[in-house]
Amino acid sequence: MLKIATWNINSIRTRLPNLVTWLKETSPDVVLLQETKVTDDQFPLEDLETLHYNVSFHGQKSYNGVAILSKFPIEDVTCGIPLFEDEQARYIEAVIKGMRIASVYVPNGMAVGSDKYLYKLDFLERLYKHIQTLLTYDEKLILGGDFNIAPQDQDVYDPQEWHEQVLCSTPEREKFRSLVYLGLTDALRAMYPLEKELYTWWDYRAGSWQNNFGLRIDHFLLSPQAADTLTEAYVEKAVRGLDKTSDHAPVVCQLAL
DNA sequence: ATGGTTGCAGCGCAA
Repeated sequence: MLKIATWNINSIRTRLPNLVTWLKETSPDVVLLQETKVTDDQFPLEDLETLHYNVSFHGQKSYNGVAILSKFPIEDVTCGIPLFEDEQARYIEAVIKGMRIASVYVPNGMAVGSDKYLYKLDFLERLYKHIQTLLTYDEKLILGGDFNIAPQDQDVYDPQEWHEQVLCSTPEREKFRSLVYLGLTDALRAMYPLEKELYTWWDYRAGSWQNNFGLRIDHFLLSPQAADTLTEAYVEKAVRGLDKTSDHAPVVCQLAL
């Protein structure tokens, strides 16, 4: 069994004690991180190597940043989406145990129609093209991360309040759906097709956590070869309730290997 | 509540 998690940790330096505790308690084989918010020279590499993780990372100052932790060797690391010139560190891909695994931090988009929103749609288009290429390899592909998209109203605590707002607007949802239509499986939703309160992010503001005002915006997308091995998927919701925690909870997939 | 909170950088910006 292989346990793989994705988690937007919102600063790996601030969250390091939480991350270390969580790694010790849950012992995932592979972890995809987003929003590390640290340059590569300041990445807390040794703290993770002490816990017997191999680590690959792609960071920048203050914002964004992605990483992959693995108990198994990490090969063929690619930083950034190939053929996409992007100053922002939002994508890292590698091969682990013969599986191609990527950690993605899709732009938030700020507001529908803004420059950042257009950048988000462009990023999703570039991601789509790249995944299309990767799928021609017919291998186990695992794309996990913070997509900043709630795919359906079912994934939102108050669909009316969020109607056509950023994270829920039709163009972004179409981009997400186009990825799924390439033949990828939304692992968490596949396991719990009817569950309504399947959230991964709760805003720090306005008592969102206390009121369970959440959205499902962190996802695992699996190629057919990977989806065939899927045995379980879940949100580690309790992590969101800890002190000094990220506004995202980890999502975990278990694969029979 | 056109608010609210957090992280980083350094007193505004991104989320």
